[in-house]
Amino acid sequence: MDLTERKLKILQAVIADFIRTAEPVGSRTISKNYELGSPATIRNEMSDLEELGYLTHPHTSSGRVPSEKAYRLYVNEMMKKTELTQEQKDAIARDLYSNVTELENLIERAAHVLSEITNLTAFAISPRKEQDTLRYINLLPVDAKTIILMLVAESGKVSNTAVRLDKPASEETLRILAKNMTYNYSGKTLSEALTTDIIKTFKADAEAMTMFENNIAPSFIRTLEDMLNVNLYMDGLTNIFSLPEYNDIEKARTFFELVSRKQDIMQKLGSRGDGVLITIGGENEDEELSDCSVITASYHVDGKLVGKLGVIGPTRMKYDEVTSVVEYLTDNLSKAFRLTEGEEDDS
Amino acid sequence: MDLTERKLKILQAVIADFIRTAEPVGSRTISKNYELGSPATIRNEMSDLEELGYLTHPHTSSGRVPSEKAYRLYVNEMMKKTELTQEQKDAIARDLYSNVTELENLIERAAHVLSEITNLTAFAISPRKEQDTLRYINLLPVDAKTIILMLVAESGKVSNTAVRLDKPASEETLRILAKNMTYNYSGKTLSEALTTDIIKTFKADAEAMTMFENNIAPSFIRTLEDMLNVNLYMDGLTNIFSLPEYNDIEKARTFFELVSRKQDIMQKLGSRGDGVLITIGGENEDEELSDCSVITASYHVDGKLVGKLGVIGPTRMKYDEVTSVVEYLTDNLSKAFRLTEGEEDDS
DNA sequence: GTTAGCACTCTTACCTTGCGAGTGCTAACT
DNA sequence: AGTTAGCACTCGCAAGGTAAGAGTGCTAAC
Repeated sequence: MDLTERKLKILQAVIADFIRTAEPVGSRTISKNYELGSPATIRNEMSDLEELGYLTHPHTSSGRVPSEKAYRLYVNEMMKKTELTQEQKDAIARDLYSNVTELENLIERAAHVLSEITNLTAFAISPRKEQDTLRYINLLPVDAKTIILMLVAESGKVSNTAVRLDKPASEETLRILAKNMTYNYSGKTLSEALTTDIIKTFKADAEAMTMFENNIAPSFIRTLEDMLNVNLYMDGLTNIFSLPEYNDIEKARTFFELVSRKQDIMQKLGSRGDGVLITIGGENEDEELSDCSVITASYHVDGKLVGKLGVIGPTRMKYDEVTSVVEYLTDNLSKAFRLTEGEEDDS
Repeated sequence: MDLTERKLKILQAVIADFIRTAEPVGSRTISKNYELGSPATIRNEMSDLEELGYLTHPHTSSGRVPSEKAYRLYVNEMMKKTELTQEQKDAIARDLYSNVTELENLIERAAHVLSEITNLTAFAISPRKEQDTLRYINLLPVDAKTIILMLVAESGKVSNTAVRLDKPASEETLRILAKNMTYNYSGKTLSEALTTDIIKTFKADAEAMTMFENNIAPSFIRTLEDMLNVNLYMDGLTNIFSLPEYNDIEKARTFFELVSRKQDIMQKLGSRGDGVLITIGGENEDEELSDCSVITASYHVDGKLVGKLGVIGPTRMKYDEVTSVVEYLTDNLSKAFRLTEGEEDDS
């Protein structure tokens, strides 16, 4: 059923007020602040909206509170994207790029900025590296029985470990090994490399094979896994203490227990779809998130690797504002990664 | 003034009871559970103990609570170190070493185990690397205008970054550069390296100098700082919600805000003395920690580098138990690091 | 020096009460 | 038919009052 224009306006007013104050909104308040008719009229309309499932009543005698259905309608139809002003954009960019040396660092920074602006709990996860391929493998002698295993990926990421050997290895052996490994692994994605067995390619050189098998392979696998690893950055956790909905110690506890299970969070958020995605309360598959809203957006590295950032907060959140910021930040990240992947500019 | 034996026993009883229950302890309770006389007698003694500053009174009509002075006395004189049983030790060791691949990982794991056992907020910080020296510097070509800068420290730690160059560099230039850098930096501590200027050593090779100055030096400095960096791992943050002293939302908030300033925490805890160190309430120089107790202990790497781990909790904590666990864990870490630094064992 | 007894204090839980905000309904108005 | 004023009613919340319980401090007897 289509809502009349006035019903829509009233609904919007209730939502706006409730998002601002966290208090149930009464008919008088709406009547005073908006030109939508007398309290009695508003009451009648509100009653209808309640019947339609857009508003609820905490108790008979208190004002109305928007339902999830209302938020959904708001997000889909009524919310006007608040384009950030140039000053806001500049301020964000300044914050984002200040103090940043490594790209990984930029991701962390994005979470920080996001939480500062939205006053919510923000997170950012680094790109999933499944698509990244190996370019280059190197073995460097350090001392007689220590070498360094070094993997260079197409994306530019470098990872290494010190490996201790059973017995000294000649430079020649190391050279052969590295050459063989590079030959066999380069061009393969990290995950493919994990499942590729190259032992058989050593038939010419028993010594190299033994060394690979006994000393290098374990470190190699570990390093690959490390490169694949996705990092989660969270910031603004304590912001929830400012929210009236978390004034209850049990609520706060539940929230903190949820977000401290980083593995879970990473999986839940990482598996969300691309683009800006808003899930409201019960729309979250996760029981534990059923009274939160989550807004995420994805950024891209090299057009393939995908990372995410977003916020977790109460269903009462400034959807418009948060959406704009999240979008602007992911745009910036994507741009930053494109710059360094390809040609560097001279700024 | 010396306390009589009975006063000591009563004090100990009050402390034990209060640590267990978090409730002010009355004279009847003590009288019933310990053979120390009638309630009235206990009351008189308690009154004396209060005058001496060992006990306080939340209100006229409630039981006694130990003062910080009492905890200090308890920790110094009365607490008997509870040696862990072999089973406990085994269980801890099993937990500690499960799932550990890298040493850095072991530190994180130690914080986890510590928080699980003590039900407090635990932390561990990786060793300060001030004493670590550079062994070896390498520059590896990746493609025409990308190289990898790689630093190897005496401790075995390896760190690297991809460096983009203004213009292509010949292998020869890179070789000269790497050789020169190694010659000038090896043997220097990381901090010394940061303050050493080697530009002048390039007088023979203008090209190498320019490249070092324009492209490599910034990355070099960044990488050094990264190697120096100490990591902080915290675990069991949500444990504080189980403590009655943090049932107040403001208390919880303050605590979380404190521990989320990781830089501060790192500095405060990192600068503590060696060995097992217990600071109680106001003994903490930090205002914000003035109603917490902190127990830390240090572990050693290679006899020089020092890392720390410990717990933060209310002044009412099981000092004996926590001390034992903290000690056992640092012993284990020191041992683990000794093993891998020197000769590997074959387990 | 130790203990029993007792008055007193203070906290806590519980109940009552009154107020304010807000609703729902009815009836009058446009 | 839609809108509005009026009014009784509901409910949550804060304030005040009371009773119970735990514990102390003091006095006097053992």
